[in-house]
Amino acid sequence: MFMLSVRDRPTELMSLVPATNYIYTPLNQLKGGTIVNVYGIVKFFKPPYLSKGTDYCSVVTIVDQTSVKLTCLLFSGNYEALPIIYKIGDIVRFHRLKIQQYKMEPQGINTSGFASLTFEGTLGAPVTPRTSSKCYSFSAGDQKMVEALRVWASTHISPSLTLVQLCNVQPMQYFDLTCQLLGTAEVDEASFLLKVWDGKMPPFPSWRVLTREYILEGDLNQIDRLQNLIIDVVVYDNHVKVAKSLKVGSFLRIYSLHTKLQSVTSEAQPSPLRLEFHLHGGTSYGRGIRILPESNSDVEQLKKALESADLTTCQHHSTSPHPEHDATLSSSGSLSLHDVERCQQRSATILTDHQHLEKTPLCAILKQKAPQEYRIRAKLRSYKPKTLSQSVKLHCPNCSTLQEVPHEDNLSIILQDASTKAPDTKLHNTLLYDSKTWSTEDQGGRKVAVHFVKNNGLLPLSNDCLILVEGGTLGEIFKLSRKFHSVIPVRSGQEDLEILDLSVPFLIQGNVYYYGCKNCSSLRTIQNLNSLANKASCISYSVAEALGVVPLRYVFVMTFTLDDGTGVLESYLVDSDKFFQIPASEIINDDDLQRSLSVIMDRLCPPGLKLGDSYPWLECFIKSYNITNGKEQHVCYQIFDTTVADVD
DNA sequence: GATTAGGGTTTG
Repeated sequence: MFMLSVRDRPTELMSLVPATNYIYTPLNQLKGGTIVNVYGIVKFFKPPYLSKGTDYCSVVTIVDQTSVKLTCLLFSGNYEALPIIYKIGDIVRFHRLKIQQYKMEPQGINTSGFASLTFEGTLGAPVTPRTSSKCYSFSAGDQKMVEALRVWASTHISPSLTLVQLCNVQPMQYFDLTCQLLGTAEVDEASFLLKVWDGKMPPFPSWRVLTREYILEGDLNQIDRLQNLIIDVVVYDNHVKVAKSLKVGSFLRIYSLHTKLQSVTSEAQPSPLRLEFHLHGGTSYGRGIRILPESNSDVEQLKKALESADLTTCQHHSTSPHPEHDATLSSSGSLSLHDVERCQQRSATILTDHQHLEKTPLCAILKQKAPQEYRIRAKLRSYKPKTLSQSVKLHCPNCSTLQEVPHEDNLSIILQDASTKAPDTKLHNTLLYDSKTWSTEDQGGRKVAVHFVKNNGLLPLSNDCLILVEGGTLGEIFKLSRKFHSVIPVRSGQEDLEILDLSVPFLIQGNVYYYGCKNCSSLRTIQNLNSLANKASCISYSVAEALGVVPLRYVFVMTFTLDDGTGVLESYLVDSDKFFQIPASEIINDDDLQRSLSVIMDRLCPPGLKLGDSYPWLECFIKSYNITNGKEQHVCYQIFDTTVADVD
């Protein structure tokens, strides 16, 4: 008996293979000591690398519809014989995989006769196997298996966030980069330089790596012409050997590439800040490099991006958009004089994007119409408000209103009012929660009910548990919030428990009191928490969503008076956590964070000094916008994509 | 024929 006819198979690559009825074992039914065939979605993988033994090694973790994971160790003296996995989400078929026990868990390892097929995991993509096997079976059943796994993955596995294009990279990030190799150079024994691009302009110019003898392999004219689009990646240790073997022009995926802002070694700092790209030694988190074939769908996309970027660069080459970055490829390998001259007093804030944008003097900004975006460099002459309690507000992302954070005294009063009505016992002990009631002795028999929300029918441990509190005072709720993961103040309604007036928090987690917008929320009762996937360790916005609450965001709202010597401009700062790197939601109840903020503000705007040299420069990104007040229109400014710099 | 690695970021 033979397989389906050639006409029925997805590619002409198939050879005729005697049909074997392969049985695939679901991952929840694996037993140690057996040899099985399995299908699975790749959840994690290390691209093949040379082990310390004699073979290449690839570690692959898969999952199937049973939600059970299996980590497989695959060895081969032949690189090509290992599964050709390009990204998380790919689907693999393993034949003759041995299951053994390791640390009390099943583990897969290849045995003689092991063979693998790999498929794209994207719904609707052609079901074309990747394999180095000369002949292999592929039936209609396999087609169905792959399609079923794709459907399941689309609703059960969140898409991988590791594939990032250079226009979206941020400092301090690990990501997978799909790129073309344009140049290589030896740095030293333990490190090697790869010059790569993906056609997108990074938000920060790349660092330029100095090599001992600057012998660059590659097309120097092309590298010079595309320099603003090219990044320098340094690979270390075990990756050096692989990197040396790469051919300029090839398409690569570099896994778990690490970015960090260029370290500052002296007081003086060249401007602008540059981004470093490191592929550290080792294989943790799948660090490695894999060559992608031209046929790969991601490479096809990459090529389009490269072509259009190259075309644009050719057209604009005579007027380079970033003249200040141009001198860094000097043959001496040192920073250009131009850069050295631009060494400036260290900025107290830095941009988190738009590093390529030219700076604009404030006097020019003040003359221009809104809306526009600018990069500026100025000193902070003054700011308001001066007290913290005045600078933290609640902002509705839906209707954009700003409101004050309610005062504790007001919360106490509302909670006290709510506690006058006794908990309704007919609402106690449901499928969602177990209830317990306490009576106070000396407070007129006030009753407090606590409803412990179950997760999958079970009560979580207290530090993971969500509780509903009825009739409690602010003090009691505060105490409970120390012990339990989350607290929702409730009262008894007609048919179900309800959350209180939105003047009180709808959720308390540790230090943070979450409020909802009165304008935008349309409240639902407590049984709607049943829709929460994980009722233990729940997150604020999923609770908000289940209860029909539009959550308010804690923001710092401040006005900065900025001065760069050419003009003075008032700019708002509306920021939840990015600017100060302090969450506005937590600072109100945290003395340490409050002290940190004072330190930062004293650094940005030293008290008791006249505006002069001792004030630090602030690099900021600001945008202008129009505000209409009756018939009057005026321009406002707001700070964006800016953060306080680390102090060394 | 056994070994390799056994996922969970370098510190350049």
